[in-house]
Amino acid sequence: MLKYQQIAAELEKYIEDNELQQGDKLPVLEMLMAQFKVSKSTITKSLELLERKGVVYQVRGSGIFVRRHKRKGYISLLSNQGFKKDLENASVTSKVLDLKVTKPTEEAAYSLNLGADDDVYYVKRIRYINGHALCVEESYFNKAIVPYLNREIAEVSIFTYIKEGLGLKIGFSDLYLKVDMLTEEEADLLGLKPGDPKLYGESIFHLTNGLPFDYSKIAYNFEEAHFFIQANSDFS
Amino acid sequence: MLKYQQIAAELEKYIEDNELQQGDKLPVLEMLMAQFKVSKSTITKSLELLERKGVVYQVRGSGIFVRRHKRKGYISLLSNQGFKKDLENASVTSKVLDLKVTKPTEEAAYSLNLGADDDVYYVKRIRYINGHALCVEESYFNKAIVPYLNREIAEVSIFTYIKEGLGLKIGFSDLYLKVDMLTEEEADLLGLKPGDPKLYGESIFHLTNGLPFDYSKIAYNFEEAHFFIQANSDFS
DNA sequence: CAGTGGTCTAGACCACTAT
DNA sequence: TAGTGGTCTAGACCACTGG
Repeated sequence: MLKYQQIAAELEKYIEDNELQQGDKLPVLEMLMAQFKVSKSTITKSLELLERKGVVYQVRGSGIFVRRHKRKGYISLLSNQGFKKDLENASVTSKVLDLKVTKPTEEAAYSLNLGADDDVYYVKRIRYINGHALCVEESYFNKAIVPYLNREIAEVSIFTYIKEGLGLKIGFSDLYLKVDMLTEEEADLLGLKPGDPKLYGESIFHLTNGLPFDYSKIAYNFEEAHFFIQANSDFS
Repeated sequence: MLKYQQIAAELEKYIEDNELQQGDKLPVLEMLMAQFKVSKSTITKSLELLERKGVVYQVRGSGIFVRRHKRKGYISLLSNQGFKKDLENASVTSKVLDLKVTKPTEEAAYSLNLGADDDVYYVKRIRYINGHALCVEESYFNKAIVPYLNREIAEVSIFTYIKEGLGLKIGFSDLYLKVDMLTEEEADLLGLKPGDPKLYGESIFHLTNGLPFDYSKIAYNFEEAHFFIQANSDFS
């Protein structure tokens, strides 16, 4: 693990363990440099990471402060690795409805830069959070990148398998969101009524080298799906 | 303007002007250093900015590549400054339904760290995009920070006024999202039916010094509200 | 193994905040 | 005006990609 990641992790743990609140001040840069025995740039880089993560904010001439949002139980739309991490005390489970090797739909081929004859893994799941149906998800994985999948993996975490089992590195994702009404099938699977509202998302995940490997369509249960985003304005 | 921001802006413009596509390669770091006559760290910082913005991705050992998402007309949930910037060819207008100085509601006071007796500006608007009703927005501004507002400002852009008129610096925001059904009043204002789906968001905007100054509740027209998020996994 | 991006350092200087 | 974070440099060294 890199120094700046290590330091960021330790600072985050320190904030967590001491239950620091919004606006609480952290030690000044010089102190942190001395404490961790690294140069200023390294500390700066750690703090940038924490800033982007929404953990701290820095005020020039004043100090480094803890940032805390005020609500619990919301799923972060930025974490990019499924939503397991955000809901510490929540158990996420999955029921696999379908899993097969097939040819991509037109939209899947387009999103994954594939031809109509390339193979993909198609996975359809219901995902539960603390026993409540959270969403219905249909995923297409480029088989050239993800050569093997099974129900056991899909029941736990496909992304963990991709990272740890296959040793692939996930780089970035595009997520498209809109609101719509549940189809009959989705309503049935989620235990809701057709015509009820849903959050509908399509996402494309890429490896660090830019190759898209996963195209997914997700319909969220409107009663369970609460999201949050922490944004910074340094590039707006 | 800082060097690294300037360089980032120029690179982005270059990509735009030359209509570079997903995966197109940019000059290597050494070239960029020479071209802009700055040190490696400065170029690196520019590219980090563009990476977070979703404009490029960098692959160690390989190069710097253009990142392009595949859909147009989606509103970025990260831009943090209203949605004007994302929709280049779209005109955003507002109809002010109410604007007054008043006392905060309980939730507004909580979100803005105010007491029940502090003054806030309350603004209620319908926002249109190319003539279509996009959302109904209710905002509360801490009057101690935003001492003056009028209908003329609210019809154009409150955020532009806050930044340019008042010289305040917007730092970061928390955005909470869920899906729900339109109330009768909202449906009426948006030209939809009660019970139709809506994306419902609450946001809290902070200055760079951490003070919250705006708490807003927004109900989006489900037919018009299409969003996207570009995420990176360097902190997941 | 050559090419390319990433990390880290040490230090100069700048810009903002608070008193 | 002292304290604090931000920018920028020059350069050493590391880690990954791809022929």
